[in-house]
Amino acid sequence: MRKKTIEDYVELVYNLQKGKKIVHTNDIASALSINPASVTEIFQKLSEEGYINYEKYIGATLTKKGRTLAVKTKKKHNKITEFLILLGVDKEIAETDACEMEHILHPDTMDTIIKFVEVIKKCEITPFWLNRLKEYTKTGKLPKCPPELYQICTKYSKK
Amino acid sequence: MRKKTIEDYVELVYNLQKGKKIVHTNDIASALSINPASVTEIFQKLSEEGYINYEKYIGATLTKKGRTLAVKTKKKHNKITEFLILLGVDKEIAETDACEMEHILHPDTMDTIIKFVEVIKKCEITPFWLNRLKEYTKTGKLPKCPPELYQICTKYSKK
DNA sequence: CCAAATTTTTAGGTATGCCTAAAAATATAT
DNA sequence: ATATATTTTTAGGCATACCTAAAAATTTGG
Repeated sequence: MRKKTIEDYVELVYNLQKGKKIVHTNDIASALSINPASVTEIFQKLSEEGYINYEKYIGATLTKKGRTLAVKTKKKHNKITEFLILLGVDKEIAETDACEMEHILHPDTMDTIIKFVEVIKKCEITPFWLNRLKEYTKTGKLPKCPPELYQICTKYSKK
Repeated sequence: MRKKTIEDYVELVYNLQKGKKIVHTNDIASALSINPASVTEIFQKLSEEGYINYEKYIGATLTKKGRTLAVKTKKKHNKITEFLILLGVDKEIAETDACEMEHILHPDTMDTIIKFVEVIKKCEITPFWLNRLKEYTKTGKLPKCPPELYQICTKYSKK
């Protein structure tokens, strides 16, 4: 398994903190199937670096810095998931791949993906286009583009 | 830096082996800016697991198993790069992001990306569509879709 | 062909991220 | 209220992926 990043932990603390005030060692340990003792070490590190307020035997809460990072990370995560689902990737797989991708993508790539999703959602001809992608993914065949459509597209592309 | 995988090393050996018979410890060491001693350890591991033929003080060549993995990995790499460039990501950034993505993407996601690239390249209206994406990425504005085009698309989508 | 320079390996060290076992603190139940 | 159960921490261990220094093998130049 990939080494977990600070982002991973902060995001997890954020998710677990929903509705509760404090996240306990054990919450993280069982969420990740690791030993509570390891979480103690992680908490100590996150605390040193200013992402959480941590008190021995009590638990942890995100600092402002931690919450900011968590929210940013979650946003990336959601955008990537949405992107992959739009392309036709299965929801669950999109979710796990997004979880990996969010850590590695260059900000420019991230921006491109965000724009892509927006255009997909705004552009009127996208549904047609996506249908063709699905069709091709399923059958391996791409139906011929209606000639009148092709004509219009080339006309407008030249502008 | 992310932990390097067997795929990384095998792909690198493959690239360095181009035109030479044998890859030396030092080739890898300087390519990755790590110590030659570390490469010795890596070679020992790769050899144990059957990816390279390795002889002390001589160097390494890929086995059939190693070459197969290298080619497969390179193909993934190239497809992802192509995909990102199509979306509008800068060539260099596409390259480095692809290098990370190739290790983590689920095979289904990989397939989807491959199909996507194929459709992008085959579908006659794609250039029009991509123009709009570029336009939107640059200006933040999406020009209104010509009504006649919209009509045709919705007509054909319903089929 | 052999001495010097270069390359590669060996041996041992460091940092990290996890582990287990046991000690310490906290929570619960009668 | 205190004994018992639970949770958390401490202390020490293991594996891995890198490192450095020095030994060993190979290559090169006169």
